[in-house]
Amino acid sequence: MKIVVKEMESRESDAVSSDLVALHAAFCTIFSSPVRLQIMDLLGAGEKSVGALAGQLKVSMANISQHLRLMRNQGAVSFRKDGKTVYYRVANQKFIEGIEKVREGLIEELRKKGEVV
Amino acid sequence: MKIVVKEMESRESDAVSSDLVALHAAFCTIFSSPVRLQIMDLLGAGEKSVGALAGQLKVSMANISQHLRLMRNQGAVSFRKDGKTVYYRVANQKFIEGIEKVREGLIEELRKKGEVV
DNA sequence: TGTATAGTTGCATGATTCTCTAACTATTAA
DNA sequence: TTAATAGTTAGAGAATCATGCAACTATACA
Repeated sequence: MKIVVKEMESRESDAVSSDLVALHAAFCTIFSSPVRLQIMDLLGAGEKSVGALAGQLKVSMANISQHLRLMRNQGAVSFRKDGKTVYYRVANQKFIEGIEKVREGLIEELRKKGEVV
Repeated sequence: MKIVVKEMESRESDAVSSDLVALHAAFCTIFSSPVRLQIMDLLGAGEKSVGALAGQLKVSMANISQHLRLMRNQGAVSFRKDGKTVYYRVANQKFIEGIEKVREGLIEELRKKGEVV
């Protein structure tokens, strides 16, 4: 099933294709877990093994692996194998840029409300 | 409870404060529903009433209202009242920019896989 | 005052998600 | 071939989420 993406010029309204919306929303569930958000942050700085992620986040390897599967299925990350070790990386740097934009906005809003130092 | 945001210069690692991560992840649940994502898209173009959103998205007003409450609680949107009508708007334009960045990345990846026209 | 309009809220229920434990596969090294 | 390491996967229970329906509030207007 192909997803049709309307270009700006050809859009009759400013609506986004509903297939794309559904996909985009499903994709964003990646960001809705603190563990996965931190995985994205860590991988944004360069590829890392599952064990390294588990160590830095103090979460069991099984749990990290489950999160990574989800992230793989959504196309957020990809990986390569080297011996026993599996290295994961972010599939597209724009995902990191998007996350950071939202975080900036969030911090701006928190500062306005005096809820941030 | 104040959330400490470390500036780049003062970060010992590249880790983000865990309070902020939790908040950020909770915030991103906003984007994980097609209805809410479309609300963000529509509001990104300018403020709209609950009824207008319900009409354009073909979703019941009660349902839109429930989603908007969540979005309000997370600080994603704010509103003003005028007579019987409540107009909602995006709280910070960076939220829209972040959403669009992620969508761009997503479309790039879909194109690579030939899953998009 | 009564009625219509715009929106909000509580509740029920089915669906999804999170995380743990335990068992499994694959690769390396002894 | 055995043991150790790195990672994946299945299953289960608790928690969270989405949505419909019905009841509610608030404002405007006749």
